[in-house]
Amino acid sequence: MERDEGIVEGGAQPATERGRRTRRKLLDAATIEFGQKGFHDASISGITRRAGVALGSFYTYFETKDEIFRALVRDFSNGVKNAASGGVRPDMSALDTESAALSAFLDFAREHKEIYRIIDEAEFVDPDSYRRHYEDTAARILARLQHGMGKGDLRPDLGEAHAWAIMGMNVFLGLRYAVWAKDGDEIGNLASVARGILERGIAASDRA
Amino acid sequence: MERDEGIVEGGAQPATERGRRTRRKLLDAATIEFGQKGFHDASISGITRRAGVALGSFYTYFETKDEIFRALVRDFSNGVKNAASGGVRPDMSALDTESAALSAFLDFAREHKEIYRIIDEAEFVDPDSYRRHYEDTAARILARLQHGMGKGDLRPDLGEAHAWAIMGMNVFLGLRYAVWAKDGDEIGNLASVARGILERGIAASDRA
DNA sequence: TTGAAACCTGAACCGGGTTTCAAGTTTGTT
DNA sequence: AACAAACTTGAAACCCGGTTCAGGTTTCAA
Repeated sequence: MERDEGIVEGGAQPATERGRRTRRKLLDAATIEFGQKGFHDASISGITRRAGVALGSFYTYFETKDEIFRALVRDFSNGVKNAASGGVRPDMSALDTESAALSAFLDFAREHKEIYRIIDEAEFVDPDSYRRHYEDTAARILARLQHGMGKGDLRPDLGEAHAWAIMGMNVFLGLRYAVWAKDGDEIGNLASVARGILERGIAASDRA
Repeated sequence: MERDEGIVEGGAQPATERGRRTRRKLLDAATIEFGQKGFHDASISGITRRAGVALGSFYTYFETKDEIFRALVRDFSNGVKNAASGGVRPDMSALDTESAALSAFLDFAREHKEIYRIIDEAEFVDPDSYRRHYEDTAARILARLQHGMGKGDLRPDLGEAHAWAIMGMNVFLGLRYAVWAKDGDEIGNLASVARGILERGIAASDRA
């Protein structure tokens, strides 16, 4: 994912190369452990076992179980942001932009199926991050919509609620078709499904 | 909410009136306790304290902490279903139906802000129910869409993905405007926002 | 009225996981 | 080479809440 190390980590940062490696091993192991078992069934000893380090070493890098979890939430929240923005080009039409953002997000979710469990569990373990994650995401979508309105691509009356609606659409499509993907699923047309809704809605075109 | 007592409860049902009252008190207390603290920070003693009964009485009605939680999830999942279907009339147009379902759901969420935390936490405590909740909800939406297509109200090419997209929209609008409602929020036009998206999308109408 | 079933009570048991800590090892600098 | 700081180790202290249980009380049908 190329998660950038937190700019403002709570605890002390490792001073040596060995330390950085160990910290990273713990973070990667925690991603798997939390993603697989959820926060409470995950155990520190499970994390250290996966990482191949002693139990006590954990506390060199993180003060508590909560802290490493929060670090992961920030990490992934950033990952989502970067993924979505990575897909869009400034010269695209507004509709193309939304399609591209969704596609990039779906790719990201397919690569990192743990996001949902980690972000979702943040609702309980780190409520502030949870809320901020969605508020920030909605704000970015709204900004895109405003840009599109400015260009005349979009109806001029779009607002925050539209951004939340689009976010919800994207999140649930990701849940169903990236994380819970089934064998027979048609994934290719997903982007066009979403695009169709945004472009013309779901009503019949030949209405009386 | 008028939650109907689970048809097929795991443990024994109370035999006396007093028993039914106590069971209900526990369920109500658990709703608050779980909604406020989340599954793991909630404690049985917290539940019994709120309910005003002794710790041991809990185990007359529920075998484990998990079991009462599962009972609540089923309860609320049912509540959502009933709320949404309660708002719709069979003779409405497809678009009116979706609007009505959303409005009813929003009302329900406003009355029971705990739903989100309880359903969301089911992802970890009772994954099967969590998944079934969303799959069933999506299936009901899809059924409505098919009905609407049959009547010619809707585009004939809608499928499962459209149902998930609509569900996501509804869920996130509920999160933002029912559960996280802020003071200045305009709630009145929410239904028309959603309706606008479904009716004509978000694109500008005067496109070249 | 009376006995059995249902229900209530809360102290104590118990297991499991987080966190601490004192002693040892590695790294990197002078 | 030599020392301090960084890092590692895993046993054990500690904590906490779920669950049990034996002894009482209430309900209700006969």
